[in-house]
Amino acid sequence: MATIEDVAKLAGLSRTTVSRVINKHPYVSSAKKDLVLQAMEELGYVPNSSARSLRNQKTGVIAVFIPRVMNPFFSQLIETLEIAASLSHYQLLVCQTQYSAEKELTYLQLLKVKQVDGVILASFENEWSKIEPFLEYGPIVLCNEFEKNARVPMVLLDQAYGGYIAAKHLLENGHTAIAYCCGSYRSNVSKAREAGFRKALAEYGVPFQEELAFRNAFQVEDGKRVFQQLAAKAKKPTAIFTGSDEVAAGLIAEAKRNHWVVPDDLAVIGFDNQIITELIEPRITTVHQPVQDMAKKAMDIMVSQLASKHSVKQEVHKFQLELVIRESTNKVLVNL
Amino acid sequence: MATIEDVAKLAGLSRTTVSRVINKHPYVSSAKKDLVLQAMEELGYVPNSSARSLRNQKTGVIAVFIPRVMNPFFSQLIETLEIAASLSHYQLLVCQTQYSAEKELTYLQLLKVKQVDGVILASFENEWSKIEPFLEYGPIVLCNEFEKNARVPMVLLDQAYGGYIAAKHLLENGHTAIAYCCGSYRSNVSKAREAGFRKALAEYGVPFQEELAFRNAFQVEDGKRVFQQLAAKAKKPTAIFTGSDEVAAGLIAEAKRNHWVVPDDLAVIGFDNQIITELIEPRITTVHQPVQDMAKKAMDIMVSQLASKHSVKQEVHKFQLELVIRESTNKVLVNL
DNA sequence: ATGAAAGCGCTAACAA
DNA sequence: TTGTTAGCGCTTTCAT
Repeated sequence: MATIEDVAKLAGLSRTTVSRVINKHPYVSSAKKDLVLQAMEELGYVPNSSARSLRNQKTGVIAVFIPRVMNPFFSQLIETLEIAASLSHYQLLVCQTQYSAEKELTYLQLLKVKQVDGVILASFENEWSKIEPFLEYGPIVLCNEFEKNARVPMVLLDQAYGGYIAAKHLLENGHTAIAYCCGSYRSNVSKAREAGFRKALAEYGVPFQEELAFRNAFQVEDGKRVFQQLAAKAKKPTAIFTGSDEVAAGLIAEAKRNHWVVPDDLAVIGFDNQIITELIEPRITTVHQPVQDMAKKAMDIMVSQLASKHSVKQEVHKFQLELVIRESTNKVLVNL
Repeated sequence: MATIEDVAKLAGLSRTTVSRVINKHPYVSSAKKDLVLQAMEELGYVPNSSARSLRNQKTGVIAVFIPRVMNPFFSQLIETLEIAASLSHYQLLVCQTQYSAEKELTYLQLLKVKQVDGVILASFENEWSKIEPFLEYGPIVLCNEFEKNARVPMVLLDQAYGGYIAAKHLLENGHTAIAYCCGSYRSNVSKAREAGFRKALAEYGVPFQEELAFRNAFQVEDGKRVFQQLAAKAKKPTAIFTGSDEVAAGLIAEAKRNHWVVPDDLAVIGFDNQIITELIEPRITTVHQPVQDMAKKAMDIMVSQLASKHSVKQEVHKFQLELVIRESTNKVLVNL
């Protein structure tokens, strides 16, 4: 593998000049520049990445933490983040924490050992106080997460509003026995969403029924499980708010298998407006999240933090959600 | 940020000794070792990743090339690869080529500049002759791809068999006008699958009808489009083989919107046994692919190539596919 | 406009 | 068992 030294020799110039050409510095006569370019070409030279990283104290790599890739919400996030990173000439390192606080801490070492320049946290399991110290080693941006105490930029979706409009929609349709279902128990995303949900209920004088609350539902399978639990209740709800389209889809599938009619026997509302909401029957009412906008913004912020070593401060960017009404909550058939 | 030098000073020892402790070399008295450990602890020292990479000529990072993350097949691949990489203490860099040969070549530079130790190609767009030269810079493993001329390990699914059993299933159900639908036109995956498909047809004396062949169908939207094209034909098929569950799902959705009954008016078979196949109605007959096994094997091979600088040679690992029969091809209702 | 030389942080050959 | 020292390949002062 050719080094900068080899190029310099071949061109009959110094390493410095070659380096100047590589980095497009001024003050290189075009004659010498051509000489260098030619030598580089001839040797098939490319600058060694580790050497540059060591010298420049930066790697050009950004890590993103997610629980797992196989969750349409996070896949979409990753996809958009990778494209955005690439446009700014960064590489994206994907770290799956698998909802494990320990794994998260291990991955955070990447920042400390300077294997990555910054970290985008699209979920976190540890107390913020455990994460905070890593800020010393590089920027951290929260994406789809909120933490009151964190003096870092955070981009997020207005989950409280999402919970609110979803609940309100069910309430407007006359439901008073509404089940609630969410994913990660103690994430701030869940908490905000639940707060919005409760707020709408309160406005309609409908109580939140803890016995109709299901936690830790993430996937299709969980949706099926939730249906079984719900069907076993003495006092059954007439509607259910789920925190995810996958859960809603699983729930509806199971409901149909048990000869329940959605939405007549049970109205179901999802979250995230994934493609699946338009494929199953009835199509799922859901809340659209501008995931791509959020991802782009997060990468934007990360890249500019990396460019200008500005002071770290709290900074909140909120994106708005939108209700998408379909047949899983609506008896009127909109089909075709 | 503390360096090895700082640790050495604090411990009153040499950098070498500290390095030995870091790398768990023998010949360090436990007294000195404790001294070093204590100094490291006190300074919160961690070895700098770029420096090690430069010195050791390896980064601990493996790149994986896929067209895009938001495709359940590739999400699953990425998820499994990342877990496997992590277990072997490697990081995974995700590169989305977006079906662009040019992007692919750009990303391949990662190997040349030594930003990654190896590349797992889970799809490729360029002629192999364009990729081959990069082998000089690090190992390449094909995953879910086949290339006759490539002197590299490849792990793959028996696509020919997959096409064969799918077609055979339709033929056994009495279909003779069978449409064919695939994704990437010229990938070897597609070619093998089509070959298997054609073989089954030939065995039943049924001709392959080029006017019922649809290429470049990847997503739900494409499935919808294919339905429209198909419905416009004068001679309509009674069954269709699609190269993906998403396409099948889109096709079925569109068929239903147009009041076609699946499978009576049109039998549909998917590919990959994604979760969606069990959620829509009718549930989709499909071909199960052991993606996780394949991904693990690919990472296994990559890691061992990286460990032992063995000679690069061709090496094929094939995984078997399996037909999963559901209602989209079968009039008998298996439901419940 | 160009070059000499120091040094980013680490490891390993060699010496002791 | 421990230390000295020479780089890994690059960028950047500082001189010229």
